[in-house]
Amino acid sequence: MKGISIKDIAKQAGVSPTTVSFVLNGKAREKRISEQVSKKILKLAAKLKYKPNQLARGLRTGKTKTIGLIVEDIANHFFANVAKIVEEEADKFGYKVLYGSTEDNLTKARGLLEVLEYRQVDGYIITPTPNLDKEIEILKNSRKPMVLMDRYLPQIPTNYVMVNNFQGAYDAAEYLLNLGYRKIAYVSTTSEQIQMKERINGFTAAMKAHRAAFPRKMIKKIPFSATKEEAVEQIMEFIKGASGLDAIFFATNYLGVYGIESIKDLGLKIGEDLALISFDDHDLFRLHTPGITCVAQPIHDIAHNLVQVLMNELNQQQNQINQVVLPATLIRRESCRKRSKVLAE
Amino acid sequence: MKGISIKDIAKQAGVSPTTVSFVLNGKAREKRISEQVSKKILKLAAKLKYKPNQLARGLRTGKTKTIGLIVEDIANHFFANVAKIVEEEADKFGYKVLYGSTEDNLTKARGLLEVLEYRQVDGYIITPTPNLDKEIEILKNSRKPMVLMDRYLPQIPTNYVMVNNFQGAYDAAEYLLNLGYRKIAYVSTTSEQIQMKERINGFTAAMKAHRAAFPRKMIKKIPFSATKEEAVEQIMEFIKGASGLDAIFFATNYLGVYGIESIKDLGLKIGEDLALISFDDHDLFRLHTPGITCVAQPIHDIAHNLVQVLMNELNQQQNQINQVVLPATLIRRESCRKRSKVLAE
DNA sequence: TGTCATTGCTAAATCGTTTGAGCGCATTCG
DNA sequence: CGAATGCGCTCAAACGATTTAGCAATGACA
Repeated sequence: MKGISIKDIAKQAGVSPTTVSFVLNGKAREKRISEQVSKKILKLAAKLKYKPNQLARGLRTGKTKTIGLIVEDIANHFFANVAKIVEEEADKFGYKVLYGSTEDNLTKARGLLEVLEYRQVDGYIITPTPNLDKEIEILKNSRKPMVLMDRYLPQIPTNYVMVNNFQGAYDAAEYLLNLGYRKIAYVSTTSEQIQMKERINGFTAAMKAHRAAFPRKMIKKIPFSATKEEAVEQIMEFIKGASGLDAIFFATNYLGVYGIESIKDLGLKIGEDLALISFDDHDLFRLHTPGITCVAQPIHDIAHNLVQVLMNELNQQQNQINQVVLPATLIRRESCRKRSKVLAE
Repeated sequence: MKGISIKDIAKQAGVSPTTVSFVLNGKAREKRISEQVSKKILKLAAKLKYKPNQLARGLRTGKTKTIGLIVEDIANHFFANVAKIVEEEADKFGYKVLYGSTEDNLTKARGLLEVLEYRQVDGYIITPTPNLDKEIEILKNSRKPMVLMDRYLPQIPTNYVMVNNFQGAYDAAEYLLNLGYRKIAYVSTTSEQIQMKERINGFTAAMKAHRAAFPRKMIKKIPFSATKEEAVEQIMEFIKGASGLDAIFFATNYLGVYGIESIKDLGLKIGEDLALISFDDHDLFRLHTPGITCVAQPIHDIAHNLVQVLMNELNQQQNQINQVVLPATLIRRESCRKRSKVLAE
């Protein structure tokens, strides 16, 4: 019924458990175990389908070969895709993934960290919530392998892997300007998190570089807590109030989705009456008619790098900090067009 | 640096580790530990922030408080959402979740099962791939707590939690007929899996019950391996070839998505020229204009029941089999309308 | 012949927890 | 008074692996 252990192999092979352990861990040479004995053990192990008990091994070695993945919401397109690749990549190194969603809620994040510690995960991939600084600091000081994703904490130097938010937003703004749009609005959340700051900074920088007007009133912030209906309502009001608006940038994909709805509800045509561009790709953007132009995150690269950085930390005790910033890609679809009229003016 | 153990508490409290263990496991009464000692230990544990080492505990008890979740694709909307709720529900019982995606690939599924066994998970939630029968049988015979999702293996009586595919498809067909549609097509995959069979059976049953014509040529199967472009192309050809078609049912959400594209590419208007209804909800269906009518799975209920059934198995050795079939819900949107013209004929 | 190195393996401790058996003492019963 | 019972706790084994220290046998060498 229960699994076979190293002892069973030892008994059948007529050697000690120690010898079996050495052979099975590839230390036969090093530990001077004879070829004959080695082969016999290997054969037996294969025959009996021996699987080392990870608990026992972990207890002794202090390693569980498990990493904790803390995301904002595993049901979200971006995080779900990252989770998938992270699992695949971790698997290549023999690691398994325990996951959890914070909902961007500090208390939930703390709970997850506690449980993961409790479970002795070897390393962490964390999407920090606001005010998680203290916990991250503790983790860092206890030298736990860790890498942040999607955002980082400016006060604490840590490993992280992120998209280049500044560049992504910069490119979007520049793209709109090159197409001839002039009255451009920026819709964001009230969140003060670093990735949001960098997006607006990038956007502003592009506007400035092109000497385009970008007054405060062209920036609209929607509270994170707003329901879909409230958000759509607020965006509609904003658009109505902004006379002459010809393009609008949404700082996250869910805002972009609300934006689509708002513009439709106003009876305006996306791409004709009003250009739309959003940060983050989304199924909907791809399949919508017209397609929605967006700034896409390199999901595969992000996940790949997350695991890579974590494995570096796990395998050597290098104290070097890895901060990977990956380029965002502008995906051109039909929601932004060349404004020949304006250019001709 | 390393965590504090039961021994540390014992030492500080001046008692044996055994006593500490009893108290911390709530067996103080049962094991006749005095109030004083109990309190002292509890206080110390709290003060030292003692966290039992799950590895050691697991090694001793044979329980890891971990469940394995095998889905088809964690990045898929349906599975990602199930994964989220499963995590939340499992957490309530003190369980953590290890996940993996099969891509509906037998070899990958086998690999996942092996790794999860290796990791001594206490129970399994499995989305079986085709031909996984043998492995499921083995798991069942070894009395591992297990529950299948999304589909089941008709040859092997096991626990499962599923949506009522028959009823969902039946309702969809009936709805279309009631709206006045008559020439209705069914687009599915070539997959022979049970959930697909039940959908077409339900659909066919409704057509028969209403004495509606439903010839073979109104059924189109798209190979699972087809790329998006190939699938769209095939669907377009099919629609062009089916003269007088007035409604079309897609048996999965990704087919529905392809369907939207196909219909658009043909220059037809969804809901006006051709009604569309799909199995499974999708962000896109909700946000599309017109909204796409669909048969939605009760994701929350499914996940909740999965965990519930698994916990039953884990906590008692009842041999009773739990097979939960949950109702699908028809979500009416604008892609199907009342066909007054036809009704007036 | 005695010393020393090498070879090929093993004994036993260890990781942190749980748990069945049991110990010493005080009280109660016959 | 001796035996039985209850109380409050402890001993030590066990889970299954890893790892340090070391042992017996053999051969080389002076």
